[in-house]
Amino acid sequence: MENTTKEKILDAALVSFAENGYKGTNLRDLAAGMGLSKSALYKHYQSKEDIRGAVIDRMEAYYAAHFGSPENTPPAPETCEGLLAMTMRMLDFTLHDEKVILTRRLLLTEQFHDERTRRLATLHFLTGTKDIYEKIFAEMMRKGILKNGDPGMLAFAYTAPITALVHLCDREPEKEPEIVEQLEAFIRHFIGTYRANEGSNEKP
Amino acid sequence: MENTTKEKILDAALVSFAENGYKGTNLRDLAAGMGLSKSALYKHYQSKEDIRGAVIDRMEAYYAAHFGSPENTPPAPETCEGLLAMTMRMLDFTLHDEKVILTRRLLLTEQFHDERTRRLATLHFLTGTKDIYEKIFAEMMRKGILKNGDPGMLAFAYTAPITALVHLCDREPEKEPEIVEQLEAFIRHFIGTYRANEGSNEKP
DNA sequence: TATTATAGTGACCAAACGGTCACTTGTCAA
DNA sequence: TTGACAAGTGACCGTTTGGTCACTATAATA
Repeated sequence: MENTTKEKILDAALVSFAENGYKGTNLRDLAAGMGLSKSALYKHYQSKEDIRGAVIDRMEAYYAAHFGSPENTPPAPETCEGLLAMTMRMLDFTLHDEKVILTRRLLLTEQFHDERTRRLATLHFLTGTKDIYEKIFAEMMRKGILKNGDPGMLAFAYTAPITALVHLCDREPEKEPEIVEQLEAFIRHFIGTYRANEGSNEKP
Repeated sequence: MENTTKEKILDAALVSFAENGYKGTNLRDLAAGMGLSKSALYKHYQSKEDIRGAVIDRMEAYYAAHFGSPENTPPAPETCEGLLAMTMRMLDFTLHDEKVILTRRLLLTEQFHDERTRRLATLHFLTGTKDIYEKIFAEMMRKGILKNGDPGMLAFAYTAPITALVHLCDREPEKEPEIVEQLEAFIRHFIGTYRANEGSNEKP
């Protein structure tokens, strides 16, 4: 995107809202942190609430652009090992991209403040990820890679523990190495449980 | 516990911290809400920070008393249907006890503020529940009710999705009926996946 | 009864905060 | 050159906030 002052303010606001909370964010420090005076903020936004709204707008737009549309669903892996690799690749991004980390933190800590944040939190932490893997699992079942079953239930059973460990990593980043091991162990366990039997490669 | 003023202050503080956040909590309103003046608070606690500390103290003590000790682990059910019943009973409490709900909310929204809250959050949302079910599952495996396997991994795969739905219920309480259905459906799916085969009732 | 400790009050303080406003600077078009 | 406009500044304002203090009331103790 453009690197306008208006956009830079949102960047700084995301950081501050995530780290200090909305109430704990001080407009003077926020502006000073980017070499501006507090009054300058009011040339671009009408109020502190207005800034919060714009931050949420951008989060919504970002999510819609990257995960919201069906064509953004990654192609289903051809093997269970491919599923492991793909998930670990997505996790590597999710666990280290600063903007994504801050977004999660903001959604977690401010989810009870307004309706839009609440909805976004559910999307990020539950339904969004689940829907993506539901499509993938449905495809993998069709291809005979996974046992047949309810792909939605499977996706939920897969993504919820992963999301829990992502949250743990946000909370205790110093334990990342062990957590990543746990993530991989869980995925292997999952694959071991739901992988299709070798003898049933026929398709109807 | 005793119903002293000192204790009542903690009750009110838990509510306010959970609903408005620590920063968003106003000592005047907090005191007025219980028919006191703000100065009275300072007869019992030295500062706002001190009140937060006492609230966390009490949460730690409560958790330790109710879930922390091994003898508090509920007895392992004799059947898979018993597991479902037991879990739904615990969930019924967890989803409706006001103090527990507020505690979760406080831990969620304030988990990045201090180390103790962080640790308590991990305990509440991840390791604590997992450890309880790990023991239960180990026992159920020994009794031949569940397939043999890693009880820790199983407990994680069981509790993480349940916790995710509990969080969803906190966030969107109006959807409780559907969420409880989802909870039950997940548990049934879990049982269907890990229940021991009928033919292998022998014990070593 | 006199004393002392505890719980509570209301006025007060200094700091911090969101927000406003008159003013300056720089840029581009007429 | 001038005029208009957008971007930015610093002083200022009213309000809110955590915290303090002198004072009162009550009840138990000596």
